[in-house]
Amino acid sequence: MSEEKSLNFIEEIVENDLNSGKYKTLVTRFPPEPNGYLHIGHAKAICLNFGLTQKYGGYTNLRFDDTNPVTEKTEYVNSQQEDIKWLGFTWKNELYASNYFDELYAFAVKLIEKGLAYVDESSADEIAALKGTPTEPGKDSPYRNRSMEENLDLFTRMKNGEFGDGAYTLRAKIDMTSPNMLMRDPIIYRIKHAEHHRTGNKWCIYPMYDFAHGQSDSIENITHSICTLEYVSHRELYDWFIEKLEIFPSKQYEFARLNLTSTVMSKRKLLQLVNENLVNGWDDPRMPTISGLRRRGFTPKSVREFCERIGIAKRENLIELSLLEFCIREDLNKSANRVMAVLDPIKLVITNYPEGQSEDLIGENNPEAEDGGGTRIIPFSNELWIEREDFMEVPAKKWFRLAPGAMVRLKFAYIVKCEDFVKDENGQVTEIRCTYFPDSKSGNDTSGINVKGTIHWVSAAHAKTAEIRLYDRLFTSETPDAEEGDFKDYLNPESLTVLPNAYIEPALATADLDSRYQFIRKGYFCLDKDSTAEKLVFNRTVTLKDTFKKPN
RNA sequence: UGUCCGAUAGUAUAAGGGUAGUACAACGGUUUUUGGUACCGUUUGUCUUGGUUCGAAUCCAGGUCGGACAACCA
Repeated sequence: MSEEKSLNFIEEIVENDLNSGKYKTLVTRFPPEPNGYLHIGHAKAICLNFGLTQKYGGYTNLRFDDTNPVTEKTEYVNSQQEDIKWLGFTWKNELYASNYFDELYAFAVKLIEKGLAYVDESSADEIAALKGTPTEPGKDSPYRNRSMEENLDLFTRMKNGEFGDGAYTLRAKIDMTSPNMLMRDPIIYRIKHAEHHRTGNKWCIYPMYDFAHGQSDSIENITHSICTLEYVSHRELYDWFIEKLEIFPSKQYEFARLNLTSTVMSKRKLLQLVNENLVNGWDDPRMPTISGLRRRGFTPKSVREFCERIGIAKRENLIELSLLEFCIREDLNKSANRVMAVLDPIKLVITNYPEGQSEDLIGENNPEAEDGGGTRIIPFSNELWIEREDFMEVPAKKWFRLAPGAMVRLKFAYIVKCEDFVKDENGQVTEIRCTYFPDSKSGNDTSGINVKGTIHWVSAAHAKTAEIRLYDRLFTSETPDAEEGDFKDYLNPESLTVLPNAYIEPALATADLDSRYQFIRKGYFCLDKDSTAEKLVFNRTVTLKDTFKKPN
């Protein structure tokens, strides 16, 4: 009966390392550069790193990879922390690569002393020219064989700010003919007279990624340093530095990053969407950012579930958006209270219900909850708003909704029969006239009438109005990255539809930012932060699954 | 014309020499006061050619296809 869940390849490595006694404690890290907002791809890495130590014990550090002062900001540090916390994870230590600048500097000196690094004064172009190409070996720099003393002196002066940006670099002395471009004497320190968001102006030289990441891992005794596939070729360098520096041997493992259909994930492109006002900021509900998903109404649980379901492997992948939608529906179906809202209203008048009279009906909040999720009061009267699309003047085959002579149940209320309808001079239906069956009241229906359709409604006299924002996929192409031309040419012009005057049931007036609702038959919605006391704004998180085949 | 990584239904992901399984999607049905949910069912797969073996998705070799690598970015 062992329903053993299969392990992904990283879990296998971890289990082996733990079982063999190679490590006593598992230590991982999540290492974002604070130069942008976190997105769903980062969520995959977060769930992996934190999930591993939750499962196997040990702990996970949050380490900001802040070695490039010109792109990094405290604003991003803060948002990234907020997003990780929102996802439900707690880091052991909050750390910064910039904490290690002194140690990193000492590592560089050690390398120079071992004859394994040298100061180069070639320009960027000159370095590039000698670098070779993936298919041709590179050539040694004319400055490659300086004496150790000279290297030490120059590096000290680099640190002391004697030179301008780009005048000198410190390079590891490896092999200019290596088939791995990264081993061709990579630059490990560069001069940047720039203020750092944490170290201020203390430094004017900053280590490169390859001379900071592995060393930081090592300083923190990270056992499994997990990153994405584009770092595979960095692993050789990662190991080389650890070996030459004789420091704790962290090991790097790579998995395939997440790609999602109908969106883009690269920071550069997301930044472009924000900067060019093609979306309304990093937390625009159409963005794949964690803050965007949060504002859209996704729950942390649903995002974690998604990350669990997509799996971890080494092959390039493109996950269908429908899986993400499934995960949020699955969660909200169980947790979101059902309410009624009419998005595209048309008036329905009940001719045999006394004008001016109203009654309070009882609505079950959530049929998926054990106790029905409690109940609420829903006012009913002779004039209601219903959804325009729930009426067809000439009904299609298998039409369960309203049409001349047809009967439907009004959810939580009575069965009504369409007796007549009114059109304006343009032929637009403006009003539907019905009679109701007083003995068909929900809960004590003695009418014996059976109807196929149930529709939602709001009492016109009691309704509140709200703005409702409907979101659709951001791009019309499933693979905007792969299309010809600019990815922005494939933006979906209908990714946002604003309905300024929808009608909502009065109980919704007390909605707060943490509540999630199912608008019956219309989807899952949450209150947007743009809401004010006078104007409520709701975001559609996702539609309900719709298996109804639209008649044409 | 290099080095490295990869290839299992439409999309992902298992099976680690012994029945190709699961999820999402799609399609059909039952239930239903949400055309929702739940439940049941159907369709669809091992890149290719050889080799090893009683037996290969799995091991080996060649090929094909896809991806990564020439930032003083991470």
